Amino acid sequence: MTPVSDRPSARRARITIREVAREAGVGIKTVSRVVNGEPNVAAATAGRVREAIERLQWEPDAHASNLRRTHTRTGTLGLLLGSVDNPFAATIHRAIEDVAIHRDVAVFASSLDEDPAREVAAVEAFVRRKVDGLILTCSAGSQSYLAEVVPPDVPIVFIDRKPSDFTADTVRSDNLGGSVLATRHLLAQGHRRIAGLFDRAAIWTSEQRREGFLQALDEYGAPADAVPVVSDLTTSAAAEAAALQLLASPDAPTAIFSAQNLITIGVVHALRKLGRQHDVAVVGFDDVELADLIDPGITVVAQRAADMGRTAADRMFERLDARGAGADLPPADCVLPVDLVCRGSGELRPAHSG
Amino acid sequence: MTPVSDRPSARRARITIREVAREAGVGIKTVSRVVNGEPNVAAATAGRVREAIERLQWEPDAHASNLRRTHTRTGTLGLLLGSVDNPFAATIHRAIEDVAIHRDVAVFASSLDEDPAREVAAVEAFVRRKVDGLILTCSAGSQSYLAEVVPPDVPIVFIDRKPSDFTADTVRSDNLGGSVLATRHLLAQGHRRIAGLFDRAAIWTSEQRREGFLQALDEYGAPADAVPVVSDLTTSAAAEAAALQLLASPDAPTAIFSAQNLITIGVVHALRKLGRQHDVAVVGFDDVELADLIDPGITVVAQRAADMGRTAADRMFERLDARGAGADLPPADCVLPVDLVCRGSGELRPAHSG
DNA sequence: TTGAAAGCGTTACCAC
DNA sequence: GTGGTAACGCTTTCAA
Repeated sequence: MTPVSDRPSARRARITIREVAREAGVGIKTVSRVVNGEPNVAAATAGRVREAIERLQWEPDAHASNLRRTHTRTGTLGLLLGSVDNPFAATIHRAIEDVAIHRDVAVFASSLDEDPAREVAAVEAFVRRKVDGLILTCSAGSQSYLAEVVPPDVPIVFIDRKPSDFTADTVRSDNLGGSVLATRHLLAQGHRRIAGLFDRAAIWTSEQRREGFLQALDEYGAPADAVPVVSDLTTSAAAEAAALQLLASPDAPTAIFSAQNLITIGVVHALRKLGRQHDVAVVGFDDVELADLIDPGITVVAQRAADMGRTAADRMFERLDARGAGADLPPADCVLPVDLVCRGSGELRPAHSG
Repeated sequence: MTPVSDRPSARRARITIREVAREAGVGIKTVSRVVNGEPNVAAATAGRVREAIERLQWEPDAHASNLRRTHTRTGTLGLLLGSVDNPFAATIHRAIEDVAIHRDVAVFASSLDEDPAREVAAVEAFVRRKVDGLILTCSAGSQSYLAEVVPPDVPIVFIDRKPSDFTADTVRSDNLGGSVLATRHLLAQGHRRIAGLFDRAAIWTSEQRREGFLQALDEYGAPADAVPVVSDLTTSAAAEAAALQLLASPDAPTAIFSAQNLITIGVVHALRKLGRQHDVAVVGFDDVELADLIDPGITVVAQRAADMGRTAADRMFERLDARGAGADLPPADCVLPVDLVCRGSGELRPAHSG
């Protein structure tokens, strides 16, 4: 780092409600009444207080307020995601932020990298910071720890994945239905030897997608031994290697269902390396950036990520509002539809069909 | 939302230091000493206190602690970005989080959408929440407001863009040099009619890139009227339209320098629509997802986004640590190199070179 | 080595 | 209408 010059003009120092009260010539409580919009303050008095506040550039200390106040919130939400730099998660993040900002609520975000230990640590860190609520994409493993770590008045909304050993609001895509859709689409093109590439089996969505895949194949009575299934593909490099191996075998698949973002990218890389991208059909789960610029375009089952974020945030505030009114809502399970987006790769027919 | 079942087992209620003290049979202050690792506590006493804490599952209230403590931090950072779902910003976000987590610091993130009013509002919201520091990608407009809005003891580190009317640490890419590099690369392929497509001129990086572009052209003595420059392209759709128009003109450019992510995507769409992607060279600023899977691969000047985030976070903590030690660092300007990544589109030669 | 009391900046309660 | 005074959960000061 290269030094450049001196610090800018000095910035504002700290100032309390007491000084504002003195400046306005009123009691401390009257200032409090004015800033909180409480009744029983003469208009003239309120005016003087507001002037004093303006003059002194005072802003109430939220932390001190919340100390005494019980039913007041900190105006913060904790968001736990696979990783903030995953495009799917980032879209969810943005949608949640857009809902939260209308409520003057700030959002903490934390990346979990599918690590259960990190999940617990992140939840604890947010609870320590007194977030009003938690929205979380849980990693593999049990969520039973939440019962002892999260105070009963802090709502939890799960997003993208259903929790284990814990019941709460959940907002997620129709992973099973989407996978059935994708697989049927390949079957409808005449494919029978379809390979399925999946993420870690312990991840809820991964399991759902695998189930949908097998279910659709079963519908068509596709022979089970003609259906290579590879699981635990956690990187696009691993997916690429798996695809290369599958395609090198004597009874190579004529189509591939890649059940996740990174896996799809690995598969496309593999096909390209072999020059077979116009030869082997691909349908991916999760949309892929610039999928329409690739040749052939990649056919995917796209999730409504922004909808998911918005819905989860709405639900969070609904619940928070309900509690404010003394009510309590029953946990809900919201399943969002997915969309089959045909771009070419999924419409390729088997080379030697018959 | 569909109701599913009852609430999970009741979660932990609130518990204070006083109850821990009673449980351990010690004074309140002794508990405080133990949790803060202060000296002068008998090992046996400390043991009993720790047991009581464990038994009661007590966690100190950070907000209450910080009320009395003056030099202690809240353990939070405010991060202001163009948008959390922009891949470049998301990479920065993740890198910052990775540094912060080692310090037990949580990160608030906020999207600005290039809106100066939103920038001010977001900074104020974070200051109100008593963040320890602010890392920000400023939008167009002046940053002079920071002097009156941010307390003098809250460090500010600018990332990606240099601020206006304000001096503080800055971490950014060599936008000018990178643009010179990109443009020279096109010139070296024999191109002379090179179009430059840019974002809003008021954005610092955009201006820098434009300057680099023109500077490189000037070096080669390229005729100024042969250099169409389009600015204020804020969406990929706008960039696509601009490219289509340029390419339809009688003296269409043989190469395009697209000075930003979304602009590059728009340009590639336009070329594809015209079927001229193997005909017109393109070099983009900012890397593009899957740029290697497109045909031809997109040549770009890539920024080291993760490095930027890490460097900014490191600098923030350096400054925070220095202040803790009573020292003060001079503001620094850190410029990170960029990398020309050749993938094909930038190596195309002009169709009728002469 | 320990703890009682004062204080941090605000809101709640209750008298004026 | 208004303003003391206690209280929030913790740290700091200081006396024991």
